[in-house]
Amino acid sequence: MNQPLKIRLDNALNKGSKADRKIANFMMSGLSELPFETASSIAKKVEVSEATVGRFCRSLGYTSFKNLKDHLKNDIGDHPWLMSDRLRELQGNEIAGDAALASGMELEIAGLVSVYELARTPEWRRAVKRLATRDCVHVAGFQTERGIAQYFANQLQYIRDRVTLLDLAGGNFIETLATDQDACLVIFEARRYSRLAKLLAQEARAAGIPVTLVTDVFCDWGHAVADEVFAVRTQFHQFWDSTALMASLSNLLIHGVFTELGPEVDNRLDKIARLYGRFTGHVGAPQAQVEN
Amino acid sequence: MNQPLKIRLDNALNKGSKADRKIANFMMSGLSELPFETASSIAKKVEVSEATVGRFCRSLGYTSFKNLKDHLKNDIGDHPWLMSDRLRELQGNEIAGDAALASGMELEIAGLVSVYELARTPEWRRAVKRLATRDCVHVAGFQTERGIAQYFANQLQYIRDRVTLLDLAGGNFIETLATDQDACLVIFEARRYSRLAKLLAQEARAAGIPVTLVTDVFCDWGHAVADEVFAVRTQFHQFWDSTALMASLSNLLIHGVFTELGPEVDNRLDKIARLYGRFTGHVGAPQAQVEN
DNA sequence: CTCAAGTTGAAATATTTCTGTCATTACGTC
DNA sequence: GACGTAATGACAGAAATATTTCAACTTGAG
Repeated sequence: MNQPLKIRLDNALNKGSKADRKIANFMMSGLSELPFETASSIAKKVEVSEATVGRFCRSLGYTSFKNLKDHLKNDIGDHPWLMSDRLRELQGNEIAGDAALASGMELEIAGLVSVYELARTPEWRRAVKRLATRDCVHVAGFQTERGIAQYFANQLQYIRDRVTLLDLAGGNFIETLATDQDACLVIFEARRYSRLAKLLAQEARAAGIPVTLVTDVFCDWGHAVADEVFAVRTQFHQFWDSTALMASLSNLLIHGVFTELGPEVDNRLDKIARLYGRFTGHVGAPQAQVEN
Repeated sequence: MNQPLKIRLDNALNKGSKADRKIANFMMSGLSELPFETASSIAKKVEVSEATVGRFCRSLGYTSFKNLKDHLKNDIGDHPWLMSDRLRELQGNEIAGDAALASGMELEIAGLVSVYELARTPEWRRAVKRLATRDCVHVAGFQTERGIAQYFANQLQYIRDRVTLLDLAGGNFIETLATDQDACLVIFEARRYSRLAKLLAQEARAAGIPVTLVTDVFCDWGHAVADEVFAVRTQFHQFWDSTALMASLSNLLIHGVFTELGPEVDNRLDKIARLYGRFTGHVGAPQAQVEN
């Protein structure tokens, strides 16, 4: 019941009727074109009726061709890997509320994959390089994203100097930005709190400070005022949008900067670890991971 | 007249009207999802009318949104929309660093699945119920987890009263805890900063305040001092541990509390939305999700 | 060959998506 | 502030896409 499209198609190829095999075959050979098709366009191409295409999709377990396309978007399908059993248990269990939970999880996983994809773009590399090399990094976040901003800033502070979390209560950030000529700015923002963030970005840009914006896909001004826009997905069937993936994105950024800085960072970590050991009673770098 | 979509969108970003920029921005931030959209689905998401989306496409030089999609098919060959393709690409690419990235992603996905599993345990339900019903909720987090704690607290404040983020700089939290008899406490913690968190948990327990602990899987004292322990995975082949999944866990908790509170919460959201609207210039609940 | 079961397409219907018109609103100019 | 232009959304109609119904067809067992 909850298999990836490909497996289902494979099944249909064997057990299905003539028309079913035609359709399955067509779909198999052009999975990546599928989003552009409609039930009727496929019907024409494989010379069956629209009705048959619809029926075929239903026989595969989807409610319609459109439904199939929707699943295609987030098909984490052929990865039995890590989760299959547990995931399937979640997915199979249609007790009230849990279905939404399970589909939300799929969406969030898809969103997480998107975040990792962002980490391979030229924009990402540019932002990482800048965060590693500029004299000074400002970080800002509003409302709930303030927490994420702090999370990011705190971690960045471990691996480099001169990271400041902007306090924007008053809205008087201009002077803060003006203090350093070789600064850059990272803003965490989600649509619902746009105004201040936009203002900040504009002023930073006016001051010649490059801006990296982490936001959701609904932000309608990002590309106009930021040097890089990293848009994460936020809708996971929860009662309001979740910006949790920004934290994952943060960690990936941090990791990137760490890699970029390379050995430079070691001294700093040691120093901090010593300072920090006094405070917590621990010794050693703060849980720096052993390379494996 | 024969430019790729991206260039045209960039153009629209500068020269276009407000609605045009909204649409352009949205398309920019998710080119690879575009084939799955329709004019009206986009219209809903960016909050313009369907007509405007149509007009926008025409202003870009296409005859319709559908026509735009058709061009997209050829335009961006390097944007596979199939999740599995994208995963494969990440995994197949063994350029230095990327292999680690891909395997890290798998681990993080597995970790995310674990988080969703936590949300189905009896402990989870118990914690959610408590967070919904107790008079007062304290939230605490240390070092980098302080940001996560703030993220959690901020969101919880939207849906219920009397949520406080403990400031633990001095370590004098005892009095704070003692002020209310019907309180509960949520601690975000990760191994490297254990001492204070443990102390806090102990004192809370001594004061009769139930403790919910969100930590990593290495925490060795949690079960002794907390009523519930939610352990998230943290090792994703990054140079140090990532507690990003705690943010996802936070959102799930929030969602749970919201569901538990049910209609009660609506008034509060409205009130806040109004307050908040004055601040940001927005109206309506803060991006409460429309059920679909 | 006959019948039953399953499969299919045509036509009708329902639904979704798109376009055109028009009144309203926003914006810049004077 | 008044004016004209441009932008926008609501609405309605048009087109497309999808679904249902039903009769015709195919297939295979007897």
